[in-house]
Amino acid sequence: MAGPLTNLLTGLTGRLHRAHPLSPEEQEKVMALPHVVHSFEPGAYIIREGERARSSSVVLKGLAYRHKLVADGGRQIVSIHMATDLVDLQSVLLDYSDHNVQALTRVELAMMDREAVLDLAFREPSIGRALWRGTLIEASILREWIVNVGRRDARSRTAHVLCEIAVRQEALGFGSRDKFELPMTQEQLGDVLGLTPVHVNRTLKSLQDDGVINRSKRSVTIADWNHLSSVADFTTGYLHLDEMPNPVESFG
Amino acid sequence: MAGPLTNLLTGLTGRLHRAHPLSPEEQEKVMALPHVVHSFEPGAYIIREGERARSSSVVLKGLAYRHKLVADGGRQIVSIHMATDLVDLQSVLLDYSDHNVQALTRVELAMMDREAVLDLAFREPSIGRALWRGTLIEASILREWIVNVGRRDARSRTAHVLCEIAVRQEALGFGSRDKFELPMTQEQLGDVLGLTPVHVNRTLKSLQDDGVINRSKRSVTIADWNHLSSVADFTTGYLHLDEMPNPVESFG
DNA sequence: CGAATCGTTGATTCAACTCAACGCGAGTGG
DNA sequence: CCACTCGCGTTGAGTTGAATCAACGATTCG
Repeated sequence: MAGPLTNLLTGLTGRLHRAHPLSPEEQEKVMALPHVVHSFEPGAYIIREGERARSSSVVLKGLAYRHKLVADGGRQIVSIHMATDLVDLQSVLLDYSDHNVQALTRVELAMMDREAVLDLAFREPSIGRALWRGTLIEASILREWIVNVGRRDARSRTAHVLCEIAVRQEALGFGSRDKFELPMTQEQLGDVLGLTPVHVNRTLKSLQDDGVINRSKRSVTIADWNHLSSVADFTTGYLHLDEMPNPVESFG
Repeated sequence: MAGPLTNLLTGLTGRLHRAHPLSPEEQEKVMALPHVVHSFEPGAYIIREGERARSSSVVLKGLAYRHKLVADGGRQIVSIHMATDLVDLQSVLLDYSDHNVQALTRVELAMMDREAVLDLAFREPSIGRALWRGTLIEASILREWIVNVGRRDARSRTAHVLCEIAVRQEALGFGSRDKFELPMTQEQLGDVLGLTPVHVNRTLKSLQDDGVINRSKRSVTIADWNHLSSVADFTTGYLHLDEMPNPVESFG
């Protein structure tokens, strides 16, 4: 039961392998990273702003998000993380967290010692490249989010976030972009979008009334992808998926 | 005239040294990176979205900025770069640029071969750490910008950008945070802030009328730092300057 | 069943946008 | 040397997209 394909870090390994090809030996070394699995209930804080972080975590199951608070009590979510994402790789080289990380759903993390990750990154350049590349892609997504909240109106902005989540889930091999679970309240979506929950509601309703999406409970189906992505002004370039062509290929 | 302290990459070397201490030998290796100096007139494009980039550049003089365009013709500036900043380190590991980089003032860049940078990063782990750390700090700044455009009103948002620029210039050893040059038009500032130029004008004027800042031409003096930073909801944590204590220390 | 949380809708307000005009300084050319 | 232009900054008046305030449904859960 302890073969490589059942290792808890298989997801991370595959993710890194797609970022930069790893030899079987390198893959073994990633999977051999010492880690502890920890589970968080929805809403639980994984890291708080200002805290010292001593570990780096991969999402195994569930969703987590990062956010910052502003003076007037407002909150802005700055990223959403799904399985195989590294939620606090930055703590490998930055001592104090500049933001909060919180569980969106019940989430399971494999928490790895930051020194071990850092050592491996520089002992095995392919692994280092893969990790670094991941942080660069994350920065690219952050740039797109700035554009999204800075220069798109509520309709386009909301559509854009739906497109991104759909494509990222698909790229990770979790089904198709046409249907996905979005286990966020409209208030949380508002904190992603820089909008009030009331306006999120109206915007989603308007997209639904126009036949672009359908919602039931917390699941979204995209009725007309072309329409949605054109409303969203969405293209996949910033996700840098192009060199990650086989989302579900085996790699052992 | 070719001693280490007159090398064009001295600025970069010092910057990396402050990010992660480098031995004199390591510093020599950074300065020995092959590079060509290129100068760009204000408004000239350094990289365009979708382009393949084959080099990584350090700013030697002047200012550059990164931006993306949206469907309706709008533009969002996602970062501003000053001397010693790496403007396209991402191209070391990502093939296609996901954004544009443009000269704000006349700017001089030292353009280094991306393979040489990558090799050095993994041959000398201290240099690799310093570079990687830089990309992580950049990501932290991007997160703060998302918060800024997403959840702060025009007054606070504008004040925040002024604070950031003031502190970054000071941290790089270019004078004090109380007075600095801001060679941007109000239209460009609007593209940083996600506001129209007209509203930028009114917002700056209101800060000036309240005695918080003074402007003349393109230079800004901060009359009341405490007031400005409190309006801005600004703290320096996200810049991760704490481990960069001596902005002008010698390091050769 | 009651309580709590989340989603929905309407009425009103307000921050920022749009449209439009004018001022001002720097450069240019007759 | 002045007149003209051009880009940028400034200001006013009116509009609008999103926020606010408030109420009411729907769903889940103990």
